[in-house]
This record gives sequence, structure tokens and C-alpha cells, in this order.
Amino acid sequence: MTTQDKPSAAPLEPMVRKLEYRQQLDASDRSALLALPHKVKLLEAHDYVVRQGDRAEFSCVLLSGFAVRQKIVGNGYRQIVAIQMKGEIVDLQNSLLGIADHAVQMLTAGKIAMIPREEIVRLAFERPAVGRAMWIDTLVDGSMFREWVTNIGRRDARTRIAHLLCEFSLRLKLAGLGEPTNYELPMTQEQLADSTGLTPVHVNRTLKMLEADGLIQRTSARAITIGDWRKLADVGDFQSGYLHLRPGDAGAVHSQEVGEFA
Amino acid sequence: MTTQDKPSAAPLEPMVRKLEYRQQLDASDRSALLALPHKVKLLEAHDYVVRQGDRAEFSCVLLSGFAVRQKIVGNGYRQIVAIQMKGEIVDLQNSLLGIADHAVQMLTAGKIAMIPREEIVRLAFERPAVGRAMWIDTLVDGSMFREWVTNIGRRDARTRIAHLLCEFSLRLKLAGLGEPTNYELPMTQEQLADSTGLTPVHVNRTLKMLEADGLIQRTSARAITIGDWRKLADVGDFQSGYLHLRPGDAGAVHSQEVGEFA
DNA sequence: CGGGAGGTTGACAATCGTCAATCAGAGTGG
DNA sequence: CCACTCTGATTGACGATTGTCAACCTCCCG
Repeated sequence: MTTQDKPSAAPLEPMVRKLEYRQQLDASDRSALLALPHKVKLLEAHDYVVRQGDRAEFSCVLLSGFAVRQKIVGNGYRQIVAIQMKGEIVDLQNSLLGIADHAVQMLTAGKIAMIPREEIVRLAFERPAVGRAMWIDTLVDGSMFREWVTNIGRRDARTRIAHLLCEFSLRLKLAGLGEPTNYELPMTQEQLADSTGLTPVHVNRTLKMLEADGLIQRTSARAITIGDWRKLADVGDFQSGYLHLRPGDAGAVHSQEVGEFA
Repeated sequence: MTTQDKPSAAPLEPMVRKLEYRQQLDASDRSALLALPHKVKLLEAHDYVVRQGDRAEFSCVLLSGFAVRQKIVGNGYRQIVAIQMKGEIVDLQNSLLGIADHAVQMLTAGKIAMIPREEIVRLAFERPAVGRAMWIDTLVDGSMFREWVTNIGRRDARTRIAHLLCEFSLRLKLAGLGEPTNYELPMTQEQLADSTGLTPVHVNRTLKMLEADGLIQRTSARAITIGDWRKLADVGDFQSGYLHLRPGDAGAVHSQEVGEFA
């Protein structure tokens, strides 16, 4: 219980924290961001933040809880293309593109802030540092999508899932939401399946195998404990470069977790 | 032979054309873009434009030819995450992110322009329309990655390949590089496999099946003719929304090819 | 004419999906 | 407190899409 939602004096604070992770902001940038007009909304699990095809009037920031971005294909299957956590601007693209090419749905209950799209854009162009921070955010997003394409396209089930567990581990820690070696998965095995291009049954089997191999422990179905982070990262072919973390954070879990580009 | 490379008086012209597709630029924006300092380089097929792990000094624009963005996974397999054509800024992300999280390799011989990264960034922040155009470009990129995640994660081989063929069709046409129903694939079946998360053998079989079903004809191995575009789009579960085309262009191939969001 | 890259094909293997049953845990009403 | 219910997790049997291996073919080019 060390980390709690702030008393909501500054609801948009998680967004500011996220934005200034990679791009320095000065005090006036920060207060301009915090002063953005917005409506806070409480959502339940499964509620939609954005529906595919929506014409966007707002950009939404996730203040607490978890959400996914997803697309539905012709035969009704779903693909989750990203998992969002606290502080992340969940549909920045809508601010400039207009029509949502995918849906955003809550994974758990949570709070979102809805910011009128023109306010976001205005601020981005009035304040170079803010604009730069948002652009960088967009680019890192892109990098993560590329890694997901790769994960799904060229890794087997075991590797895919180990990879996802490692990504979670680092991102949760970064968002201040848990220990990197011991966290609670905010999603069902079906949702894991939709994130990895597998079926729920196969996800189940793969998780059990990872557990049988001693790579993870699960006290409950969702509680993941990583015994040897480095070993899991090896199995998951996980290199954190695509997250574009700051130098210090890449190696925060285990001292060796650093760039390993060829 | 109606469309040829310009006499190189304005080498960056394809980039300008691409950028102003979705965001209006005025004459001064255009000339500022064309005046960007750059070096033009001729590359052969298989040459690398950027290598994974490179610290980027330049952003590269593809002036002619085709290139792919790709990642290599632990067991040596390759995943192609995007295919780039004329006018596209191939590594805009490097301008802001610094370390390349993936490689860019030429598919065919072609010309690239290398622009110092700080010049690109400077212009983006000096000229709102230019900045906006680039940001939109980044966002559309993201949208395409999401579609690829979905394509690879939740569609079968037949659907995946049909989808890719449709994407090609529209994009080639848009870049002024061919008829949408009759074009030359700039890639081998192995490269198609690396783009779709399949094996070359299976790509081959699937192409033959598409041909046997009368959905495509192939006069040579690479020359694709689409008999009924609409039918192929159906098979490929292809809806052009994710490309964020201008209203007119979405339906340019066949009158029905318009938004079909639920 | 020879070499090489890429395309094609068949036989076989295996990862992963489907189907369906059962189990476990949380919440609910009586 | 206890049936009841619902969602999600687990398991087994079986099937199929896709991968692997290896051979051969075809075209292009020096």
C-alpha cells in the first residue's frame, strides 16, 4: 500500500510523469499539462474507452487500472495489439487521425481522463518540449508494435509468453505498480492468448510448462513470481532495447539486462 | 513509363509529396523541406540503410526502390515489420529516439537521401505544418503496425497473404508505382514469408492456392494480377481504414472499397 | 555453358487449435 | 452457512494448419 492514487488534486499527474520520463519538461510545461481541461470518468472492466470507427473528440489518459487496444478480424477473433497502464495516453493517434482504427477497452476497473483533442494538439505545438515528449511517446509506441509483430510472427508459444511476462515485469515496475519479479497479471489467459496470437488452451499449457521448468511460480492463477529474471529473459528472447528505457532502468532488474544488439 | 524519377533538381520531392498527402503544406513549407541538407546515396539490393543498434545521425528518405524494416530474433529468424516505398521517411523514429531498434534493408536497388537528424527535428518544430505532417506520418505508421500484428496474430495463411497483396495494391497505386490490379511484387517468397510470419514453402503453396481459386493470376512469379479486387479484399479481410487514406482514395480501386467499421 | 538464386513439390513431423468435460474460486441470495 | 451460478482455469483426446527436409526445376546472367 505504499503507492496510492494521489488525492486527485492533480489528476493528470500520471500522464506528466510518463511524458517527462524521456523528455525533460520545465515547471511551466508541467503546469500547462496539468491544467489541460478534462473530464475524469470511472470505468468498469470491459467498458469501452474508444470503439473502432469512432470519430474522436477526446484523447484519453489512463489514470488508474489497465486497458487494451484491440482489433477484431472478420471471423470474429480478437487481437490485442497493446496493453496500457497508468499514465499512458491511450489514443493520442486519434487526436490527429480522426477515425479510430482500433478499439480501447478496460481490462480492469479504472479511471480515465478525457481531454479535448484540439487542446492536446494546441499544447503540443505551443510548447516544443511537450510536443517533443508526445512525439517521442508515439515513436516508442511504434517500437513496441514492431516488437509485437516480431514476437507473434517469429517466436514460438513458449518464447512469446516469456517475452510478454518480461515486458510486463519491466513496465509495471516503471509505472510503479509492482515488483518486477513478483506481480499480478491484470489479464485472463484468454486475454493473454489474444495478445500473443495463441488460444487460451495453449496459453494455459505454456504457462504450466514455464512453471514446471521453474522459470515462474504462480501462487494463484494470476500472481507471477519470476525466480531468475535473467533466465526468463533468455527463454523469452527478451531485450529491452525496444522499450527505449533510460540507461539506468534497462538494467534495473538484473545487472546484466542491458543492450545486446549485434 | 509515364512516371519517372525527376531530373533530380529536387531530390526530396517524393518526401514532400508523401507528407502533404494528409496535411496541407504551403509553398514555404515545401521549399523548406526541399532545402533540407542531405546526401543522396545509391544502394544495391540487400544493402543496409540502418543496422539494429546504430546510433542514428541521419534520417533516411527512400527516393526510389523498396526497403524493409526488420528485426532478427534469437534463433536467427527474421521478421519484416514494414515495407517502405518511394517518398517514405524510413527511420523518422531515429531522429528522436537515438538508437535503432530495428534494421532497414534495401529490397531492390534504389536511392536514399540522408538528412541530418537535427535538421529534421528543427524543421518540425519551426514549421507547425511540417511538424504536424511528420507526426501524422508517425501515427499512420503505428496504425499499420497494429494491423500487421493483427494480420499475423489472428488470420490464417491464406487471409494473411491476400491481405498483404491488397495492401500492396493500394500503396503502390498511391505512390504512383503501378496499377492496383496489376503490379510487380518487389519481393521474393522468402521475404513475403518473413512479412507474414510464415515459411517460404507455405507462402508458395498459399499463392498457388490463391491462383487456383482465381483470385490472382501470376504471369511470372512476381507479377500479380488481381481479377476481382473486391473478392480478394474479402478473402484477405482487408479494410483500408488502417491506412488512413483520404476519402477519395479508399474507394479508388473499386467503388465499394470504403469504410466498413461496425 | 555453368552457376546461383529463387520457385515448386512431395513426404512427413509437430506445434498449435478445437472440442468438450471438469475443476476451482468469487460473488449472491436465501 | 450453504446451495447456486458464473467466469476463468485446467486437462485430455484428437485434428489440422503450418513447418521441416530435401529434391528438383527454371530462369537469369556472366
